[in-house]
Amino acid sequence: MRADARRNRSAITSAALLLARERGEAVSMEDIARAAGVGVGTLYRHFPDRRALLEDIAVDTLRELLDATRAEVGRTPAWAALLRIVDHCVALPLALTKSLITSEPERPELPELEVEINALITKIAAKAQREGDLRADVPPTEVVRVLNVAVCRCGARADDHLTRVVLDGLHTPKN
Amino acid sequence: MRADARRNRSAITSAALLLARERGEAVSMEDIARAAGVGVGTLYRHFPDRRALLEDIAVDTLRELLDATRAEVGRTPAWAALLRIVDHCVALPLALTKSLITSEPERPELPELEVEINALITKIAAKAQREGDLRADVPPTEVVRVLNVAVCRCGARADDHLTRVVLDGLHTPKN
Amino acid sequence: MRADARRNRSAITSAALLLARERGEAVSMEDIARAAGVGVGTLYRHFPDRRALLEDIAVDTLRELLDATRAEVGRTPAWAALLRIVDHCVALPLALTKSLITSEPERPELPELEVEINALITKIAAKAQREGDLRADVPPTEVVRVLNVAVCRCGARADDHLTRVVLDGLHTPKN
Amino acid sequence: MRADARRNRSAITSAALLLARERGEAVSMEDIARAAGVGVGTLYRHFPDRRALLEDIAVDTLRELLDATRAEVGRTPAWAALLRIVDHCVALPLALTKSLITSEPERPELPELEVEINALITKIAAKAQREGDLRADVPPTEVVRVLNVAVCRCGARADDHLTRVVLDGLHTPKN
DNA sequence: AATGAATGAGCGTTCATTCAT
DNA sequence: TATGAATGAACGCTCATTCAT
Repeated sequence: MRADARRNRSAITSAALLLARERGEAVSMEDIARAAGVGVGTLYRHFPDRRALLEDIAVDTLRELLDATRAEVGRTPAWAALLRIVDHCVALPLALTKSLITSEPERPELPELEVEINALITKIAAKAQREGDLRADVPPTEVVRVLNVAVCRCGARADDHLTRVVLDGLHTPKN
Repeated sequence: MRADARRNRSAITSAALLLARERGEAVSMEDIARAAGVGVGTLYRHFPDRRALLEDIAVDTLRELLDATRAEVGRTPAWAALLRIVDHCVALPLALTKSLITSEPERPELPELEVEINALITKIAAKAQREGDLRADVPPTEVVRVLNVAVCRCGARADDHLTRVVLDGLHTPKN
Repeated sequence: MRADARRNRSAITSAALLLARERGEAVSMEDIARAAGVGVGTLYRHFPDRRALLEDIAVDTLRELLDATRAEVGRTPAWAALLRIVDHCVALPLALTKSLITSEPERPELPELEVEINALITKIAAKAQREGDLRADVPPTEVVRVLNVAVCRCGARADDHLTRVVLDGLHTPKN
Repeated sequence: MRADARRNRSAITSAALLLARERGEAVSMEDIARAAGVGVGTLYRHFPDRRALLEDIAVDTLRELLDATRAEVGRTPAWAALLRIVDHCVALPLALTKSLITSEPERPELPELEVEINALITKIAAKAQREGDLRADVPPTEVVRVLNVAVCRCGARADDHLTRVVLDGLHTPKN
């Protein structure tokens, strides 16, 4: 792939990611192209269609989240690791990602990545339980779903009030 | 209003409510008409435009929720009242409602109803705090926001595991 | 025909005539019905379709103009008769009438009435020429066309400035 | 602008001009597109909406008429200049132009051009009066209105019989 | 006979996608 | 290869016409 082609591809991806976060799934191809500083034709050279472009963003998103999550596996305390993961999610268009996964995506990586990420988080959650920071009555697999709820509304941060309250439902306060 | 017109109007409202719950705000008038078993013209006889139809559904939704909420004011224990309200929300397209309120609706009832409902819930939450069932460190006004998070993903029920866990973040266990 | 049916029919015709004069050919059936104080169904009981209603108005209009024109035949001076006919036209939706005649009307009376009216006016014009009030170099058949031009813009009156100027092209001033 | 785009734009304008002359303001975008041999989308690439397209035609029309009128200012005899201007109007969709100007157009050029053209014609008319070819009892500003009447019915030509008769109302025959 | 609710073809417009330049 | 002009299916909406009440 030529240097300019690579530059274009990444300009498109960045623009789409930005706009998807701002305006949700309703972004138009024309707008993405303009924001990326290229013509629409260039979008279609890099991605066969709209869905492919969005799914590509979602894959990138999840890959990055997978990396961030992997980096937290094994760290102590595990509870702090979970909070850092939540913080990491803030910048990601996870609502778009969710919606794509739900509607039978073309790319198999999407559900696969989700599964992998969830498995890691489950593992970290189990560790947090062993360390006494996570309520023992919550199955670790359930923690993932709660995090989803906490994170998928826009702008969740582990240290804002709302998210704190939601997460505290999971937390075992050290007495 | 004629009998058939009333039948059609309710068919339209039901169909729109169903589709709005399934596909979000992206429902087309054509699809609603087909699902209701009427022509598009009939939609426009009953509602001046698309937005009016959706806002009407939202108003109905919130009025029903207001009634349900009013019925719970003063009941004891207040915590149980909150759980019943959440259960009531399951069948309602609150995501649509939220999205309409955010985007400067024509109908002033929409924000008004939201405010009124939130005030009542805040009141019930304060009572739950006095009764020792709700964590004292959460401002009652904040409870509303947590319930929104718990409820606006599809299919929240007070007795499913996820919602339970989220709500338990707010609950003061009787020791 | 029952008395109320006759009343309705004339209410419809009057309303349509009024609206056609105000808003041109773009009147909607709904608006005519509302202005006549009846339901649309009643329009369609009396007239098979929109075109039929408009053509009916046009026929009435031309019949009335024919009567008015007949009343002027033989009066002296013929030039004054022509001016009275022009004045009479002011209240008539002749632009609508013209446009219907042009576009292959269903009702044969329309072109027939036009021909008949034109013949009478031609006759009166010839008389005005013999009386020395109408320029001798204008074929009497041409006078009709000039009157059309003078009359078909809205609000022509024989005594307004513009029409005067136009008509004076036909007039032989008595020296 | 690309060669094909320029070709298309002019095809659209021509087609619209033709159809507007035939069917008046009631032309549909679909029909214009078909007559121009392009898709509807192409119309909307060149003009933001229907009104913009029609007003654009009207502006072009009036600009051309302004040029033609300017070319006649100062020519002698002024009466012949007026006749040439009328002849020029034949090919223009002035009825459409009139109707757009009446209904609060977006483009300010429309009323401006009309005013400018009328001023020039008034000037030429005054000259024709000084030269003794135009009746002295008609205010020059009125001449414009008579020309409008003469010209706005389709196919006015200074040398057809009808227009001749109408204009002769303004003419002072050299004895 | 009268009503007005229902119908659906058609219009103006948008936007994902294709293709000439 | 990149561009953006062209395409046309689909949407929101209107209105002449039909039909249940």
